Amino acid sequence: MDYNYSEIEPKWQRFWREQKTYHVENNSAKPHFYVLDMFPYPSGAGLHVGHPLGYIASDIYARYKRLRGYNVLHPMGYDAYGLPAEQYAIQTGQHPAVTTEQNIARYREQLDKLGFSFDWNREVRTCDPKYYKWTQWTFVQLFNHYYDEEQKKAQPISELVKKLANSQEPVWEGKLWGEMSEKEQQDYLMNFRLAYLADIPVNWCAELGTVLANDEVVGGLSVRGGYPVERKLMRQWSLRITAYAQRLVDGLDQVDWTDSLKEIQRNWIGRSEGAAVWFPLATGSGEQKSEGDLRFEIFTTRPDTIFGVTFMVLCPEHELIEQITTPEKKEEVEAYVTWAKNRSERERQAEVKKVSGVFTGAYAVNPLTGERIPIYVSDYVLAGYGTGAIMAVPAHDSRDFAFARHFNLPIRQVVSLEKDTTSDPATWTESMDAKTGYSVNSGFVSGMKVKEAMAAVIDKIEEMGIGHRTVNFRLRDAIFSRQRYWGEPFPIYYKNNIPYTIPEECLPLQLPEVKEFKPTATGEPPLGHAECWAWDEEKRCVVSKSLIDNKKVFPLELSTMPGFAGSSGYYLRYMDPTNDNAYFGKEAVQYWQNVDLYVGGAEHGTGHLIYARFWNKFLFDIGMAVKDEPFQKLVNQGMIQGRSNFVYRSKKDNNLFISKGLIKNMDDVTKIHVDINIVDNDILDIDRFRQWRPEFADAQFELENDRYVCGWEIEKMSKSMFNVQNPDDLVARYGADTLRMYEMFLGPVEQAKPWDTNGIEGVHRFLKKFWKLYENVNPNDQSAEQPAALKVLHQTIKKVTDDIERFSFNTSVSTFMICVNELASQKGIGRQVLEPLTVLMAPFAPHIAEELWHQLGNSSSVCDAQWPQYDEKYLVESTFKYPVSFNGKMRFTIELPADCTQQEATEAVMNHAETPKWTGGKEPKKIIFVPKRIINIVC
RNA sequence: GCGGAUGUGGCGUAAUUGGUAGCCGCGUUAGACUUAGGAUCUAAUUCCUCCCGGAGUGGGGGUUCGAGUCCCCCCAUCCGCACCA
Repeated sequence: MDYNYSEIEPKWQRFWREQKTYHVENNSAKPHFYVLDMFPYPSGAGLHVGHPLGYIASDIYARYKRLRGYNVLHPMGYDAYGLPAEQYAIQTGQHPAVTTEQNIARYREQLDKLGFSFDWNREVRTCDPKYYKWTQWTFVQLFNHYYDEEQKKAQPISELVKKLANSQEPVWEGKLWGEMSEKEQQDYLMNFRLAYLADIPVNWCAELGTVLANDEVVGGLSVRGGYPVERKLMRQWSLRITAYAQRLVDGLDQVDWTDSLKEIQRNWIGRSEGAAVWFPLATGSGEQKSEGDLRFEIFTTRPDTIFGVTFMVLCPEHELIEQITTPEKKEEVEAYVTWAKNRSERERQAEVKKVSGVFTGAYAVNPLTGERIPIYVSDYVLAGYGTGAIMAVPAHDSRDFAFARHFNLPIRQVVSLEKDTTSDPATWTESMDAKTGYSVNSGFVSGMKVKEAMAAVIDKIEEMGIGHRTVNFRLRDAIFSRQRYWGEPFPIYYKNNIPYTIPEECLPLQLPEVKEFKPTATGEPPLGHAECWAWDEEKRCVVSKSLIDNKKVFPLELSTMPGFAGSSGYYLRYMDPTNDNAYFGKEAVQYWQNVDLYVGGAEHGTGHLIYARFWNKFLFDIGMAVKDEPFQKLVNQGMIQGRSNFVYRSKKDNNLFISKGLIKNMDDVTKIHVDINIVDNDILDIDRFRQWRPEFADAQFELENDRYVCGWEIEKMSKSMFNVQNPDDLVARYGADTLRMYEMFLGPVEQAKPWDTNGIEGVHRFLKKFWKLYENVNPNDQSAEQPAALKVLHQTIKKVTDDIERFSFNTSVSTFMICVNELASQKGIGRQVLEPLTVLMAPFAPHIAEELWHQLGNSSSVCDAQWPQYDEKYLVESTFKYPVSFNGKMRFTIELPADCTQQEATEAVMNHAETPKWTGGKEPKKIIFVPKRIINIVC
């Protein structure tokens, strides 16, 4: 019987489904293990070919862990809210829920064909009200908590209110807490809530009609669609993720992620230590030197250079500008500020090198030297970082240097590589930014090393009471509102313009139906179209907008939550997906703890993986999650690129296609993308090519060796380049097991690689050979196995076990190939070899393993088998062939007992006939002997 | 600019972590079996070579009896951040 994958694969998929083979319980005497994939966004294009790579790897690991006796949680679900479904809805009028449902069905079909061991009973969908109830619930908790800097954890906002109410200190504008109005109190609390509403500069994308988070904008363009994004001040919901910045940095030390991904997160969080310093404003103009009442705060990472400050710079948004600008400079400054504010983010980023700015006419006083220093406004200082104001040290900061050169401002050296030496900065071509060397021209810190000077200056500043040590983060709060339809509604209504949360027991607040998915005529988000979208505080339910009376019926929030809302806690929900009373039950989370292994793309490094860690830390603080970090080990699968094929059409004859090897000059031909499905190993299927497009129906060919050879290139995988490889096609052609093993064989999982089906035949051939091994075995034959076969088996067990533990699946596949090649040439292979081998193969090629497992006479699933142990006794060799080198150069081999000693080896080598030839008959200086490795003769 | 990674045959890759570089697969070449082959099997396949050997893991240097692997300096490619004070 031949290896008929198309028959056995559906058969066993059905078997697993019926037997509930992958059903997982939340309790077991077995040790627990949680293997998670990043759940996909179900796009209309079907399963992305990059996805199976990670899913196969995690499936192998999950199956392996199961065979090793673990209770393995390996769930799957859908990140079902998102922009594409909504964009599609705007174009076609199709409800996003409908298209999403269709796409999910298609994804499920594709996933099922690959034989994954997901427990589908635990499926979650972010757009399911039963799921997003808990997304909304978490939002309410965030709203009702603040971050206690002393305890370094989230605390109920009621605790803060208690503290404020008991305090004898005025809270706000000289008023005690009790004297403040409800509006004043609520506005004040907004400064502390972990989910808060505030006027903040946002990334506004007019084309998408929504604001975007920082990680959703790259180079001034939206990640989705690539539309321009502008900076705009808007009233938006945000998550105070910055409160957790330090913990997000610290937590990276506890997890088993790659250094590069940890580094990406560290850079994104951007922690920098330095000092905050108050600079007083000089009063009067001209030569007067007295200090005024006004002062402003700057942040610097180089307090040691404070003696080199020659000017100050404020960002164009700085609140002090209006106050300090002198009358004669007013017009100029206003013009500059207006210009800077209207500049789009894209323009600003494109013209980073261009220096611009304006003098305010005002001066500040250097608190350490008493010097008067001019204050400028420039957009190279950003409003969102530090205090939006800097002390400029042109000698030791490249941006200040460029600014100083442009405006002809003095440059003063205060750091030198060598002690007590200086050079004239006028001769410099660039600033000296490095934090090395010694302070010079710097008063009491002169002569100190940079590090010492930093500490000394901060000490001095603190002593003078004009500043302090501080830490700044690049990370910004996460903007949480989207002016879109297809997302979780905020459980928020507005009473007197003050936001209130919907009571927890009334959740979920279901997404209403709307007539249109576009913004309303008045520019409100799509939820503005919803007729039934007001909150009745008394009846505690959603009612018609027409009932709004501002006494008991109030308007509901019109924005929805962003994509990352639903994906930030889904891994916890899998632990207990049907719980209607809690996000997830206490016992469930106590049992599973956190994700042991998370597999997914590194492109989520600054988005999902930060938000999820924040989300988890918050849930940890409020006693829900039991681990501070959600993902213990993380493996990033590499990105899959496309491999495009080309045909070459002659420019002289538009109907003639020339095989690649026959082209003399590339200028004579036009390169045309050709569908990779009609190309096999770069050989074009001519008949199918003629059918492919009407214009190629009677194409003529110049062939080499009777074949048309196509060109190829690595490009982004895209429909327009005809290089999208659909997993279903490959499953139909070779079977899921071949595809699974081939994807692993391609190279290390972590490595980015082009998708290339050349070579899949080799893996398919291997599976056919593997199948054949079982053909002549009588399952009842208990005759003794050949030692050679057992040796191969045990080598394979050892190697494959090691490889899986190291997540090195490409080498496991090679190991299987060697094993099968060797066994194929041997006689006397029976159950004793084939049974363990079947189990070894089960994680990689589950269908064929299951079939053969049953052919060997087993009635239960191979998934319930036990991972075989290797026995050292089959691996030890009685003799070992030592390579003998002479001064490091390999010369000959000598066979010695495996357990031979240095002395025995030395004697054997010295007595060997070849040795004198290389030593010239002389006594060698030294003989290096490494057991089971090498013998080296040194002369 | 800053940070991270990678560089090995025609191609994807491997190398017991400092011990015979090129396993396994693709491709290629030759042969066998076949009416046929895009099936199957066998063999060869890093490069140069006067067939004695020699060179060789991006380039150069170093440590070592011995380096793809460790150290230093370059070069190239990819990724992340980017006026972050």
